[in-house]
Amino acid sequence: MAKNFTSRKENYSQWYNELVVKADMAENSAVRGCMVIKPYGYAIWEKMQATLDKMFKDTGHSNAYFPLFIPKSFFSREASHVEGFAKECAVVTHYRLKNDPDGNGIIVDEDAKLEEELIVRPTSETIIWDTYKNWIQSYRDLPILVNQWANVVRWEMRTRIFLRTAEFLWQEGHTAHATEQEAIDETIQMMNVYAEFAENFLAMPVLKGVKSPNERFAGAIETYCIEGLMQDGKALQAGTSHFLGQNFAKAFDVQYLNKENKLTYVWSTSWGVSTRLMGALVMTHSDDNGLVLPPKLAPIQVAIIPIYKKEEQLEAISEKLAPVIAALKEKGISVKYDDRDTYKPGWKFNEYEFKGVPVRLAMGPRDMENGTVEVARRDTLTKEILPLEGIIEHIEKLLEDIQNNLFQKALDFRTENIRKADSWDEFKDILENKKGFILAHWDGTPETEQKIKEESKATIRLIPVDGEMEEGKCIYSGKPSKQRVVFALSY
RNA sequence: CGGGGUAUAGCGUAGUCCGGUUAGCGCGCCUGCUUUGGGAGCAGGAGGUCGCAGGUUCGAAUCCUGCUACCCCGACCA
Repeated sequence: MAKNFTSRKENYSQWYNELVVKADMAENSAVRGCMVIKPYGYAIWEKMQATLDKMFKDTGHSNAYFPLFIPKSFFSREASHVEGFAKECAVVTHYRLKNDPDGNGIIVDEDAKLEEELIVRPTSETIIWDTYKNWIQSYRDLPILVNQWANVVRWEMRTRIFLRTAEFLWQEGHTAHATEQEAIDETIQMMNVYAEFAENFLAMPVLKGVKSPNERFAGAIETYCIEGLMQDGKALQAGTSHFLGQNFAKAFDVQYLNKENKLTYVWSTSWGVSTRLMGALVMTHSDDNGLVLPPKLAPIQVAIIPIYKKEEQLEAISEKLAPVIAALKEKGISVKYDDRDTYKPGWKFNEYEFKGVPVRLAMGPRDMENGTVEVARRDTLTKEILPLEGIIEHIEKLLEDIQNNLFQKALDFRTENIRKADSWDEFKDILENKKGFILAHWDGTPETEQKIKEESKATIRLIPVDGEMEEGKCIYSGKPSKQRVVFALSY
């Protein structure tokens, strides 16, 4: 059991905050609302990036980079877009500092006021569409399938490390298409890419669907999303993919000549996931002993700890393990052989356990005598002594098992926490006592959605896309409804 | 932006009400010896402009005034 570590039951959000810091993933910085992602946490993010990047490339996308700064005037071009982001924009107004003539250190030079103020990007649609305008003249220029890895800034009132920070890292895909259907297909394809990534790599089961108008991205016609369920029963939006229609094409006058020589507005999409996925990862699998990482995203998949008293013993163990380490690396498994003599074995056990390393091997004098090794798995916290012979195959299989087990556990948890509610009382009772996802009928109006949010704090997380149709009555207004939607308390 | 709170060593804190030795303790850090199969033990040691700026006083971490930063609760949000 970890020392000085809050349990989930005691205080879930404190557990989360402590875990992120103590597992060496990230910490709060000197800048309000901004985090420092530490090497261990960043290594996890790099694995996510590498995997997603490959998935994007495999679906025909290329990376590019657009400016951090966006001229203020660009923002006002798309009305609902500016409305959605205006309240949380950082603005650059000056470009020079000077020494204070009164000797109070350095101050902003008022003479260096920018002609036009610059917005630090909260998202890049506007600068990108202003640029695409010059790239697109003919149907031969389409589609444009571009992604960028970048940082963005949203000046949030209240921040939480990884889940909501003033600055965060993400990728944003921005595509342009000749036809509406092609853009819709792209939007859905990317939602599916995100879902596949979430389930196969994060080992986090997700629901897929579309957002209600209230929750839709500012400037989108339709927002598709994936939603995960955290261990405290709250939902987390883990990725969004937007069908933007011709909104930005019209706002930035992006037209192309089609085969019939007619000027036509292009159709567009945008889609993104962020460092918020790091928070999703923590809250899906981790336990009261610390972080639990799915093998596919673990920077260290196998930690190996020698147990010895004398230098000769260490040498003998190292020699015995050298071929094992080489063979594991040969298989593409990331291994850390921790032969530091500045920490004791017990300390190392706790260290790797807290940092979520999926598999731990230990070899000491007894194993040397018996030709065995101790194998411990993080997900179940179980240990077994196994013969060294055949250990590579065993570990390979074990990593797969752990990956699958984590997904299955998370899936079982979610299955247990999806409930139907057929009345307002039942709905409120579930929210108060159990939380989780609630399937309920809704009359389809923003007014009702707003009322439900005000009275219960729950929001519509998504409207299932291929969900079964079922006639029913809205739990709040009693008006007719054709389909259940998914409600939850959310991050 | 409203309401509440906090600021003392890298981290966590005692002391503040009621001013008075060298600001104490735990973790961590450094040195040495003994240890090493689940966060070792003992001994010694380093580390503080008590958030900042004024004021009261013989004397301020402690009292007064102003400022700043951060945390929690709300409204806003990936």
